[in-house]
Amino acid sequence: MNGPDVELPENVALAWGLRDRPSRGPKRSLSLDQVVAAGIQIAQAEGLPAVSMSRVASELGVATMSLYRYVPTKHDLLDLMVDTAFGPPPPPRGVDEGWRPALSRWGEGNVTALRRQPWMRHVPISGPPINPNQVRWLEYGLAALRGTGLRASERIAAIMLVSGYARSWATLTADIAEAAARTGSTPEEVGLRYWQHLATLTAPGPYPAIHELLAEGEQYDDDVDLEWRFGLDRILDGVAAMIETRAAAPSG
Amino acid sequence: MNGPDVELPENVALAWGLRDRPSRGPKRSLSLDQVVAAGIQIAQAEGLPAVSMSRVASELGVATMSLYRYVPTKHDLLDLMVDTAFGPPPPPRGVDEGWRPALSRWGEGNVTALRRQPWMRHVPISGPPINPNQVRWLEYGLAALRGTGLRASERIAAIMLVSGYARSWATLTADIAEAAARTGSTPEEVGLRYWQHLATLTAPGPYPAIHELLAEGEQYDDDVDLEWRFGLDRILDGVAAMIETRAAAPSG
DNA sequence: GCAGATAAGCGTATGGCATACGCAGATTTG
DNA sequence: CAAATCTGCGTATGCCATACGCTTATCTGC
Repeated sequence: MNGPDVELPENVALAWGLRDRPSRGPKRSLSLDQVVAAGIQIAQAEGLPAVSMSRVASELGVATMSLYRYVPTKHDLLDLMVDTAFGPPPPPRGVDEGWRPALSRWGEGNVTALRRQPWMRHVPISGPPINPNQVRWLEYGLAALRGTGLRASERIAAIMLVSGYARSWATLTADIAEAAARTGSTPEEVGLRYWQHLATLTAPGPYPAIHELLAEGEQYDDDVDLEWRFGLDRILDGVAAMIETRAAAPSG
Repeated sequence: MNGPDVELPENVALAWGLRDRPSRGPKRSLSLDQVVAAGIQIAQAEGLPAVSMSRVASELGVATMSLYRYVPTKHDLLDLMVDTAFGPPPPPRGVDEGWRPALSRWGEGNVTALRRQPWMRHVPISGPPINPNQVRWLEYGLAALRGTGLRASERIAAIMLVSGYARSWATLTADIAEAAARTGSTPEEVGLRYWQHLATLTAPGPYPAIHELLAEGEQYDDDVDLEWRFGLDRILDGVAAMIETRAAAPSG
């Protein structure tokens, strides 16, 4: 059930279920999964700020300090929540599938996950992927790029590109959606108001590129998913160009 | 000195200096800029968590609650800090300069700014760019793409692509640098340790793409700036391809 | 030059928060 | 059955943002 006791950081071992249940002492009344699930449920229902240790504890019917028998710090709990809520990645590259649809699906999966659980965007990234689902996502992302001739660091940079863009995009749209919900209006109205504010503020100054943008006015009724696809396709185009270069002159 | 009283949100008007100094009442003993500067100084010296209202106040020799005469909430202060600390964008596209070097410089500017003030990455993004320097950055980013044939939403998506990637990258490298500083080791050692942990954790499971990556082993002594450039060049390649498409078949 | 209006600084208080510490009781091992 | 060990958790500490209202300084209109 669990691997050898490696010199892993406590929180990582915890996330991977590598901490042996002690034999002495009373049985635990909860499991780590329950704690994490309670945290996720609160975050999803009431937003990340509602997730306090005492709130999670009361949700589970235990005292606040009991949680610290399961989790070293609150931040570790948040990391676990994100890892669990992200869930498993979308299906990996099929045997006869090209790298591009696979990486595209991977990117879409990123936004989908972030959109489904928008509170996740407020949990600060704590470092490179190390928790179980994060590593699974990493695996599938890299798998999409196997055999493309890209070097190791290039494959990593490529998936960072996609996931970073997905995160930016999901964050922006979620911020707008929340602003809309808060003011009882629609995302379109929030977007419109933003452009109006921008117009007002830049009117007296030298902002030719912004004014040109506003003059086109086409962005008011844009399909946001189209805009996201545009950026994703540009990334994939760039990666494709690199792969072709590598194919033409393979690195030794 | 200030424009007409538009129906702007309080914090935006504040950031743009559009709040008329009241004529009645005692003179203020501070300026908003001083408050923001004090916040930045603390964040830079001791990290973002050290920035509390009372800490900023004591730095300025005033009482905590005095700050609220200058700033509606702490979050508004953080936004102002970020806008100020980002500073002005790098030089805009020159008259005879192509879009690509200009956008490249703009992207580099993003990472440079974030690297110079690493605490900024921990301030949650509160929405689309609306504060003065943010808007200036927006202007220069868009200016780099003027006359390329890209549509308004495409120009926006392109600069989101670059800035999002810059932020991801700066965040990752800063996280690693801070972990190194905390443990008294070098970023290279932190990176190595990460790969070792990943190897340990994925050893028992089916992670072929990760194992392949680890087998190449080339990432241990990589120049991180090269990796950043790789991703940026891929984005620019993708944008270039799009621009060529548009040039071949102009949109009506 | 004075009265009323207004704003500044800020003392105090409220209600939150993460978490350190140690104890009482449960459970298991020898 | 005794020693060891772990659980749940009560209590306490020291933070935090910020609401409220008072005092005092300053300006405007008369």
